[in-house]
Amino acid sequence: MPESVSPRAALGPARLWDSTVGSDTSFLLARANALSLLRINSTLAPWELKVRSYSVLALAAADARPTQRELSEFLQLDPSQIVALIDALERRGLVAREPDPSDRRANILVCTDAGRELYARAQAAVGLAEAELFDGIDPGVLDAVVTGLRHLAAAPTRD
Amino acid sequence: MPESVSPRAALGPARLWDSTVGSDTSFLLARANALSLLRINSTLAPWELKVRSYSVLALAAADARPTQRELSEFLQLDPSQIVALIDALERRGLVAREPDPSDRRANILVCTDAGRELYARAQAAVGLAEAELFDGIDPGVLDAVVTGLRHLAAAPTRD
DNA sequence: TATTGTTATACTCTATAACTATA
DNA sequence: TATAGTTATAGAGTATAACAATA
Repeated sequence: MPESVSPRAALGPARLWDSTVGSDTSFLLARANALSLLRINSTLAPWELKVRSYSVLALAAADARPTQRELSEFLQLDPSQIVALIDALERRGLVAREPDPSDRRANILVCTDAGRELYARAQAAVGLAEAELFDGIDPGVLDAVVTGLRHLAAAPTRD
Repeated sequence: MPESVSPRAALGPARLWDSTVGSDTSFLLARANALSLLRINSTLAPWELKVRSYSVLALAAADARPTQRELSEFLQLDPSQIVALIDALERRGLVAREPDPSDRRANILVCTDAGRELYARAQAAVGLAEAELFDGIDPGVLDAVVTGLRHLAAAPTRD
């Protein structure tokens, strides 16, 4: 985020929170996500990862063996963006493309040992950062947040 | 979103949801936000608004009388982006800059009658879209989601 | 000296279309 | 004829620094 926005004042005046926008779920979702993204991206910086590349690496490390098309659908990213993400990770020797035996057009994303090692360390840091992020939220509430978000996140996109 | 991603398949294979990423709160937050953003932006399209400009208009219409600096902090956007957002709304006669009597450097954002009218119609549509978006979520869970998001959204950014 | 709004610019992200090789 | 991956490119969004007016 911009350095011109001072950390202390980042909340903005209470007057604005009292407005309609302050209780709008979409707005809260956007703001919560922006803050979480900021935090997690800065947590991942030492490993030269961002949330996007971290997610791809995580799916590779979990041996989910996704094709690029599946990654595109799951991460809600254009296939061409997946290409760029994998290219960068592959250049660093963290993941590899494996030909799909059942469809010679498709590539399956797999993880290298180096990728697993780096992921393990990054994941630990992300876990800590998330715990900090969610610190102070009642466990029951947090549980409901996850349930609700999962419902939202899993909703079919009907354009 | 890319048209190449078919609506039906947008969930991706269940196998991927079972991975670590699928239960990661930050990931769920990002995905839920992406889907909500898509939906609300397409809802706002008839009024030539996006979530960003809609939020600015909403704060103006609520007579929150924010300065541009306050908007920047509240919306987590760079001051220069606020300039562009207000410029566009002002050109359409929906908002206006009013000099702050107590600080001649600052501008206060106010709403025109046309702005209020357009906002009222847009807000109704957004309300419907959100209701659809959150349809099927247990009211108690939704309540907790709002509480949790508000906590996250209001967290001070400590870089 | 510091802050508000502004401009300019570079950079990243996202969207789109076209192409190839397979199906 | 449709799909998986790739490439190229244009547009939107974002970050950064510098500036004039004011505090």
